[in-house]
Amino acid sequence: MQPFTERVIGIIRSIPEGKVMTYGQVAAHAGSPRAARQVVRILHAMSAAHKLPWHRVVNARGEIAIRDGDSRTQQMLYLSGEGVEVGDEGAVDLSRYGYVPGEPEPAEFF
DNA sequence: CTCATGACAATGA
DNA sequence: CTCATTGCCATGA
Repeated sequence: MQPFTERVIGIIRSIPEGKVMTYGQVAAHAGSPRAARQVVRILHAMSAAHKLPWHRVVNARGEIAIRDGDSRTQQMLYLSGEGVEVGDEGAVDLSRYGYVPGEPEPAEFF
């Protein structure tokens, strides 16, 4: 199987609850920092088959990438249900919920 | 090989 | 804000 797809799938599967990753990060960890589009494709194509938490994958700004459709609302609901604060525009705080593989949880902020 | 497709990213108007 | 453009790259026909 293509390392790319599997890699991406594995990475996405490893995203813990209450955390989100950007397409660029996933692509970078998969081996191609500029392959954010492929991440998108893979997600769309394999999310159902592989039960991927696609809702934990957002665009570079930490916002929901979907422009329109039920999926957008679903993603917001999923995230909020996992403890992620989602804004009205589907924006999350990457500095708080951004998942960085290998990095431990940051200490208390205050 | 080419061509088309993307739930993107960055930039510019 | 939206829209257009360009860059980017894997995947499938």
